[in-house]
Amino acid sequence: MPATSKPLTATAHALLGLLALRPWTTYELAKQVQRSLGWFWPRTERKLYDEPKKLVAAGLATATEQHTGKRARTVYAITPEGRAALRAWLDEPSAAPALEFEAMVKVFFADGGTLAQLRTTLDRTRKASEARLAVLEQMVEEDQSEHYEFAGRLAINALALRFHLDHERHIISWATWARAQVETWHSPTDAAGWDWSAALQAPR
Amino acid sequence: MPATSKPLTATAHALLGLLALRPWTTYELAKQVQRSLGWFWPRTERKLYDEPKKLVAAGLATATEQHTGKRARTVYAITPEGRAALRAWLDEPSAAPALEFEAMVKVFFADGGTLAQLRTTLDRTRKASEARLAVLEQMVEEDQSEHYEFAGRLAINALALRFHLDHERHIISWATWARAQVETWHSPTDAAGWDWSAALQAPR
DNA sequence: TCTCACATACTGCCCTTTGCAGTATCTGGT
DNA sequence: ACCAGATACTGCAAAGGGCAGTATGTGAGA
Repeated sequence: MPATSKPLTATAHALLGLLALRPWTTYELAKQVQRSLGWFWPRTERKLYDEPKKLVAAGLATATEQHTGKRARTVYAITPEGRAALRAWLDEPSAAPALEFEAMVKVFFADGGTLAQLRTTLDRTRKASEARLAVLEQMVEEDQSEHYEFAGRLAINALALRFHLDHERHIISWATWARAQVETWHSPTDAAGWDWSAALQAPR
Repeated sequence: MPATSKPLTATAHALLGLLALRPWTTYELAKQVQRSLGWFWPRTERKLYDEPKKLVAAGLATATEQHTGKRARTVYAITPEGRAALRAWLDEPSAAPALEFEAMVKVFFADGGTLAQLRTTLDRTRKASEARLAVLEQMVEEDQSEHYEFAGRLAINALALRFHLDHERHIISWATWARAQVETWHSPTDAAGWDWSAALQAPR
């Protein structure tokens, strides 16, 4: 086991976290990431096929080849060194949360286009967020139904889920509010006496 | 001007949006992105030196070399084609907002470590978010003071600013709430009878 | 006047990550 | 028997991040 080469990325540690729960095939890992981890650490499926190999190279996981007929698949499992690395990583300070919000870029540069475009952007933002909220609420129901695979994790799972539910609700309520504000505007640069200053005051 | 090569990225269009306001040197662009755009479209300074070159290659911007003594600098300005491209982009559907929240990964895998680690992660999250909120509130004050460079943009600026103020407030209030919840836990997997189910119900 | 910190103005390099296309095999339903 | 959809990957090009390195300009204080 190579003692130290380069510090692993947060992505590597995130996968280590999943492997700490149980062994997974890469395909399962990809599905699981999409379902849970993806809400706060989104990564493409492609990445999830490369990353575990690095964990194995670092001695933090093992890879076992299995077969379904003549189709091979790789099952990854965490090692004691992997658990130690995960535990150590939990002490590290985290990067600040980063939000990529393309629709907000379009709102911010709305003066490069029309009021109709701004309104459409806000409407689409609300609708898309409502769809994601529905998915999250489905997950709440699934947690409620007894047979959840990782019963001991229901509490910490609830902490995270709670954040994301409110996060989507916040986007929806902002988009709804903003849509109402721009209703009376004359153009993206002429808010027709709208009190933007007051809009920045009320904390709720 | 090459009619169409490849569709430009959201990053390219975001810079086009800034150039639509006025010409900028790359250095100014980098500072401005850090101040405003960076909150919802974070990009490293490095990228901002490469990207405008592509805009010039696509005929959407012009580059003018200037000199301060013997030190050169490049000033970028938008072209009519650039304004048209920006206008057209405002019609496109946007990618879903993506949140990268490393601290949440640590919360989610808290059962790989200790309760003390979980508490520390939550405390740090709250403190860091409070610091960012203070920066945003400073920006509100600056907007309030008359001499803002882009007076016509105050309204759309307020829409965006309002979102981010509440976004940080949401993180702070979540971290504070979660910290209080874990106070009575026995371990990351033993919530000592804590009602995680109820925690997922109350919409506020 | 000199100096030194800080601001301005970039480039190179390597790694991470994305997006998309391509190649197989296996399973279940009609 | 067929076929859609799930499983299980790899290759490649481009976007993006992090960090080090190289200059020059400016202003404040000694």
